[in-house]
Amino acid sequence: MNDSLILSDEFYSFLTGKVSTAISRRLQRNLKLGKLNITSEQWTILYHLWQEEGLTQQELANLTFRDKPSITRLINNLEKMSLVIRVNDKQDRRSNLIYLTKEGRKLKEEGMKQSAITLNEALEGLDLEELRAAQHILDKVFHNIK
Amino acid sequence: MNDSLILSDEFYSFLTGKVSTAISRRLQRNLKLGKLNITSEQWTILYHLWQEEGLTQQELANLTFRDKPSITRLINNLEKMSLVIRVNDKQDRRSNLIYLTKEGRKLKEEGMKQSAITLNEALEGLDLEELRAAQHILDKVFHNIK
DNA sequence: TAATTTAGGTTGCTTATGCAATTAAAGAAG
DNA sequence: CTTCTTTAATTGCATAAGCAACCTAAATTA
Repeated sequence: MNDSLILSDEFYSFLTGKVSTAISRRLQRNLKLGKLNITSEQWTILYHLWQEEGLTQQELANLTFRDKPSITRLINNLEKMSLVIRVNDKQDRRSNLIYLTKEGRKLKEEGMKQSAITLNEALEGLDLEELRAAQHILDKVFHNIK
Repeated sequence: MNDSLILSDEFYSFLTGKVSTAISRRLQRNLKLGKLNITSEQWTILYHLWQEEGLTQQELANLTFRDKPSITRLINNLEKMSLVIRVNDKQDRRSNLIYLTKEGRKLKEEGMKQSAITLNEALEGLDLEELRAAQHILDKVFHNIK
């Protein structure tokens, strides 16, 4: 309690979204500059599929820290855009396994490039030591309230 | 570039929203526990008005790092809930000055209490030194890309 | 094996966000 | 003054999120 009072207002507003909003907007902008017609939220889904296909919607929900309805709708849109397909799991018919289409796979290179650019822009001028410290703290905060 | 590659995936997903999403959800939950029927986004507007009334929508946009249409709609909803009122500025008739209603002022105590609880939950177990470091880094990141 | 509980997804409803285009007022330039 | 530009706010359109309720399939257990 006492500690928190000593912190500036800024800290709370950073924690509650200024930084992440700024990053999302920048990523969105960079995706557009790279001619990628996807939202930053769609990017987070594609990112995980670029690492590993055949994830269930529940797995994507856990990985992206979203709820199930959000994933349903993101997948709906990505499916409409012909970037992913749902394949019903024969082993567990409740699950959908999500796969990339050829279209979806083609976006990987540019998508990863633009996110790397975004991260570089965000972290410019910060040294590794600091970043590790920040990550450690965000990690603790996340575990406190997730 | 090299620095960022050394960081774990987690860092990027923290930066892009896991932490702030978790905090918003927790704040939302705590507001509900405190019988406050407002969203966490509405809270951020009220928070600034609790500090100072008569802000313009543009000022609220800057303070909360949102665009003007977002503010227009947040104020619409808060006005419908009879928590704030728009007063047309006589000096500059383009602007609306936003004031709290009695209702809106009454929420201050519980609203501030629940946000303090949320912050304490989030920052539990972290020492002041660490928090200052984290704030410093988030500040730099924000200025890099805002 | 029937009954109950749990888990994966979807749908409905409400709120919020981003971007582009628009209106109206204020300020600046001629 | 009158035109041009900037600024504050609004509207339209599309996407996304949270929560609760629901459906169906799987797992548990009685």
